[in-house]
Amino acid sequence: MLSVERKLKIAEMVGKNGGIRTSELSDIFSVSEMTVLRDLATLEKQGVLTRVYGGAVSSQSYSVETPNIVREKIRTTEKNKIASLASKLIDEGDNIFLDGSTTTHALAKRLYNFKKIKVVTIGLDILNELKDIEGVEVISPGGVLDKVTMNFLGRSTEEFLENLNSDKAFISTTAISIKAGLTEPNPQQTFIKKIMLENAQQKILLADNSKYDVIALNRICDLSDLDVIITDNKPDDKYFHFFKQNNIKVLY
Amino acid sequence: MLSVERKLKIAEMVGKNGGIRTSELSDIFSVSEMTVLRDLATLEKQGVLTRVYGGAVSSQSYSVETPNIVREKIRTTEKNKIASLASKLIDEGDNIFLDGSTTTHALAKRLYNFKKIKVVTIGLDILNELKDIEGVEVISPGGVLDKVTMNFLGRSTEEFLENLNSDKAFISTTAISIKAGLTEPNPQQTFIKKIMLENAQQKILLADNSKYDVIALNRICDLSDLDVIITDNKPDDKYFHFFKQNNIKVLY
DNA sequence: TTGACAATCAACAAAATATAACATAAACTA
DNA sequence: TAGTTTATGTTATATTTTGTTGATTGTCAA
Repeated sequence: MLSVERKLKIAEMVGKNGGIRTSELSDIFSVSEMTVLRDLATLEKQGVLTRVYGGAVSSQSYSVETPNIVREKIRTTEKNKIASLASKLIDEGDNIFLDGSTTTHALAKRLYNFKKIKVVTIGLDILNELKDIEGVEVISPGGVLDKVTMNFLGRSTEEFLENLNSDKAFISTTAISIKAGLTEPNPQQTFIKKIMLENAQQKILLADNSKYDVIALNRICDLSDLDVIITDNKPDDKYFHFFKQNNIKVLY
Repeated sequence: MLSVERKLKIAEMVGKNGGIRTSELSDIFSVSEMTVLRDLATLEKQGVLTRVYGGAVSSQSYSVETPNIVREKIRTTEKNKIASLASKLIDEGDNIFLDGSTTTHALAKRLYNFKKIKVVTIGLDILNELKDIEGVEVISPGGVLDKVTMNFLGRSTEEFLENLNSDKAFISTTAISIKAGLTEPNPQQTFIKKIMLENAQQKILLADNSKYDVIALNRICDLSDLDVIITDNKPDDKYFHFFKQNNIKVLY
């Protein structure tokens, strides 16, 4: 990627998210932090953004809020770590499924450096994240908007997805258990995740450690059906061994 | 390959990609980097692209044009007047179609006082407008997001709409003429509007006075197919009489 | 307030890219 | 055919960008 392109994208990201960490940018664009710092300095001189300790915020939001609150905003979370690892699995030219969750939303934020990928997602927030990213073709299955999760759900959503195939499906879940597999409280969400997984070459689960040893009502699939699991920390031994046995790649 | 041919292709690639590296071009065309640099210098002189360290970017991507945001800001008073009139046609319990335009967006902003209506729309901006309105059930046909208009378009969008019926369709257009009827420059938009009109009990056109006596390539329908036309001012006599004759209600 | 930690900065080194000057080869012209 | 033009490649040098290191500074929690 050209350095001007990178700067442009940084400016876009800051404008959209309000603020971002230096470390995150370094990770997303695979350049050293020093380079990011230099980029930010240039952009600040141009008045595009305001630098703060740890990263940068958009010039507008800074004038209203105190620096402390802003810092809070840009703090990295487990989700960002998972999103970072997940983004490294995506190749140029890929066709990917994203279900609608805060974790996949974090992943969507890391798609700025791609030139040509297709993303199919049921999350309205994710659609909004992707709508201005040039290199991403955005496809929505549509459906009825669930105002609680801001996901499109329903029979027509499922039908749409049944007719699509993708290289990779990035799915999150609320409950993981060796016995019960992946489970979900909401049946409609379950259907969607199920279809996405079935129609993807590579089935990738995004789940932080709070999800282990929990069981919900509706079954999505067995753990052994997955190809990759991305977590924030090394999972419990029993899970780790199970994953190894079933030839599931674990990233953390 | 001829050198002019190569330059043409480089210009194309830059326009399509937004930007490209010198090294990449050298690789693609199997010429030395020096030759690429000379090509880029020529193309820059012609104003086709802008050279940057490491390659070149399209001259356009450097300019800060955002068509949708600009369009949003012109003729706002007319649009608001039309939206206000249109909102009075909606009844509690209705099921309505909204196409994706700045005028229908203005209408969407006026749906806060409804308790129970269903809205089907292809406009992402409209979806965002409606997502927090409690009394509105939001349905999206989905499809491929057109980043210029921020509308969902494509075959699947059409199929979705073909299977739906609504009480009222609110459609805008770029061109109105007695002879040519409603016309549109974009064929995909045309299909969508056509289907929305066909599947609605009441066909309502939203169009400010700038649209009259204009003809575009793709025909949506005849003027006589419409039930209601909402404008910002009383239309020209010839239109006014035509509407009366064809029993079309005119609001302004 | 201070110590621990992370982020920044400054200075330098390394890598990538651009430029200029010259050499070569092909295409064109008289 | 010889001479001229044009496009391209090569090399050496200059410039820009990026990475690395260690010193410095900012932040937070004890």
